[in-house]
Amino acid sequence: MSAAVAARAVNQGGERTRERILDVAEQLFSEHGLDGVSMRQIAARACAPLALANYHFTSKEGLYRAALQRRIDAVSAERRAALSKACDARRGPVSIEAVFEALARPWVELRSRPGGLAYTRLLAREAGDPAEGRRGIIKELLDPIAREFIVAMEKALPHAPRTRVNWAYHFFIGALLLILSNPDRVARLSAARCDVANDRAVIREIVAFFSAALMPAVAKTPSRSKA
Amino acid sequence: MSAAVAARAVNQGGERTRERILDVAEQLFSEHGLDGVSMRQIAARACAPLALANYHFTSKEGLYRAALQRRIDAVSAERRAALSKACDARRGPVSIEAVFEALARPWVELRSRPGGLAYTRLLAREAGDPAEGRRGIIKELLDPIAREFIVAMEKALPHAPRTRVNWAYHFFIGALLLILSNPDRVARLSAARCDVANDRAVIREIVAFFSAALMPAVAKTPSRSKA
DNA sequence: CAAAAGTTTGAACGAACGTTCAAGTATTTT
DNA sequence: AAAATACTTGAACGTTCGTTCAAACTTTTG
Repeated sequence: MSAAVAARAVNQGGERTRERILDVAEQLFSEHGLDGVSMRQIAARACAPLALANYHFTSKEGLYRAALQRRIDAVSAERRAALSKACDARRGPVSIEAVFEALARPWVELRSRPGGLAYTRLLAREAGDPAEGRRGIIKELLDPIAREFIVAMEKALPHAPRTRVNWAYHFFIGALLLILSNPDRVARLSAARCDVANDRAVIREIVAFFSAALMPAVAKTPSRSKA
Repeated sequence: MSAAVAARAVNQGGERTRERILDVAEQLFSEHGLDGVSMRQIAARACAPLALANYHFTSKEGLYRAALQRRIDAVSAERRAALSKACDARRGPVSIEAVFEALARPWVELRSRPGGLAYTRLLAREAGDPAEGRRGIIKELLDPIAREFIVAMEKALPHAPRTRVNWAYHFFIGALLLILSNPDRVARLSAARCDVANDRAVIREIVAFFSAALMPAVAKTPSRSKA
């Protein structure tokens, strides 16, 4: 009884418990996936009755979607801001490093914000799921901004073959997803050589690596026929 | 009854049904993950009684492990053969392209072999799962050969920083995993520009891309002192 | 041919699943 | 203050889950 009163006192309007359920869902879904967690586990960990989760989110998949949607706008806005800054014409030609950094930094740095690590893994898991298309969440939340980045990459590398730029985008996302979703294996295999937990190191390495892969493509391939 | 007799006639010794269960498990686990499929679904699709799956594989996780282990030796042997061929001293210095190709080709080409697509996705899913370490399957099946590849990469790029080579390995695996496990999104975003279903195209692009990223590191640092 | 070992089967176990409902308490609106 | 809305709760719904068991059948072994 006293515990219930105490929990109530923390609440204001009931928005608090809703957020608490989302926090727990984010955490557990990110660790075990949609099918690896039960509504009861989430409710129990959030110290909320089971029925409340269904009241707020209608269904289990509704809760899953809500967890994915909660932080997406903030991150996407950050990425868009970084991207448009990178594409700012007054700064001269678009640099591929800046585009890659705009692509990676918001995700990587999100890890060290409260709850951000779980969210990052949650979205990385969903993006890599073969069944992702059936739910359509990624298509809805991430595909639009993904296209913007591909366009920016093409702008930064006007003479590189479009196909190669497209491949590069997917390679980059794949590399990023693996590091974000399963950093344990990276650490395991490289025995502390790769500091996957270090935001700045991760960003520096991945941006430098993928930029280096695309830079020579401009020099090497004589892309212009008139030359 | 006649259906049961017909099914029985196909069997010889009972090894057939065991393989059939594995086939279905491989397929369904690859699509929906360990927790997304029930033993009943697998048994039903394999036209086998539920209890038989537990008889052969003890538990659900036992079946999952068995599905992962079934083809791993063949693929690993193929990769080792390609790797040792790439490292053959008589062919001159180890080429990074050959190492990357040895890393990618067996996996990519496995897709077009019967049941290979499902197996490829199954293992890609497991390797990218944050809970992978808890089961230890990847650590047992893939980590040893992964280390061999990292060593080979260091041999091919003797003057590149070790850290960068390590990162490159993980970037490569991440890119490969994404393409293998969720090719739908790649196709969706690049609108037929990237032919993810084409084995040769995938291998060519990924090998060229990642080699290009590492080459300038060699070129920049004066590698050949005798030339 | 008998005994043993290996395989197949249907039925059942208890536990956990997602969801729903009616009754309750706060909060907000009129 | 009364009515309406929003939130919270415990209990229960029917279903499905992974696993187990005893009894049948098939194959291998002695």
